[in-house]
Amino acid sequence: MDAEPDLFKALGDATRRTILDELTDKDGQTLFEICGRLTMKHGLASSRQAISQHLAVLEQAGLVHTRRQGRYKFHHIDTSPLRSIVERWPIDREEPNP
Amino acid sequence: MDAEPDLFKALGDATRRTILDELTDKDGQTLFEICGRLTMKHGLASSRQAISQHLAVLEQAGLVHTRRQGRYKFHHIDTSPLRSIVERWPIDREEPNP
DNA sequence: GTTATAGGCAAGTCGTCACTTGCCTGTCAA
DNA sequence: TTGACAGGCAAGTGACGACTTGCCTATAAC
Repeated sequence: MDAEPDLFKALGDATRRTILDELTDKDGQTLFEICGRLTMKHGLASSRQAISQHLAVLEQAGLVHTRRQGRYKFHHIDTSPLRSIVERWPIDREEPNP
Repeated sequence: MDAEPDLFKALGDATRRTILDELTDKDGQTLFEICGRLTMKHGLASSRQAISQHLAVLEQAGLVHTRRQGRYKFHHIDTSPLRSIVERWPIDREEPNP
């Protein structure tokens, strides 16, 4: 019914937010590719299982969609659920020079 | 340095999100006023101390600013920290009729 | 077929967080 | 100044979540 709890839970973890950063940088990565990038670029020594569980949470929140192809599973980011946030609590428009 | 962890932590709790809803509906409420509204409109039987701690988390995230006046403390919502979310992961524009 | 690769499942551990409980401070009215 | 009202502080508890560990399935290369 309401997927927003999953959305905010997904965004609540720093590693998951970094995963979203990496998928923003390069969409459609596999699990191992993401693991490698997190280790290289962010110094995160997370295990494969940990990242796999993070991706499951992101997928349940609708922020990541997956596509199987042979033994590979590609992960694609989908930022559209974020729209519900700014729709729920409207952000005042900045007025630099009125 | 980086206030975003506090931001996402603040948004991670359902009661805190409901508090933001209430402040969106009526800004500048006191602690007891918020407690009453949560009980009445949302059936949340949260104690005063629990709500007080929630407001402290929201304030630390920059989502709520407070203003003391005598023995009252008014709480004001500030949605501008939410902008960093949509700036970090840009939301694709919806194309209804291209 | 055998081996390596890409990923999945499930139980267990440990830390964090929401909430309670109890007591304290400060403001205003009588 | 005494009482009621608005809010704060701090220790303790219980549950959820991140991560590990160990083993299992499936696809592809040799």
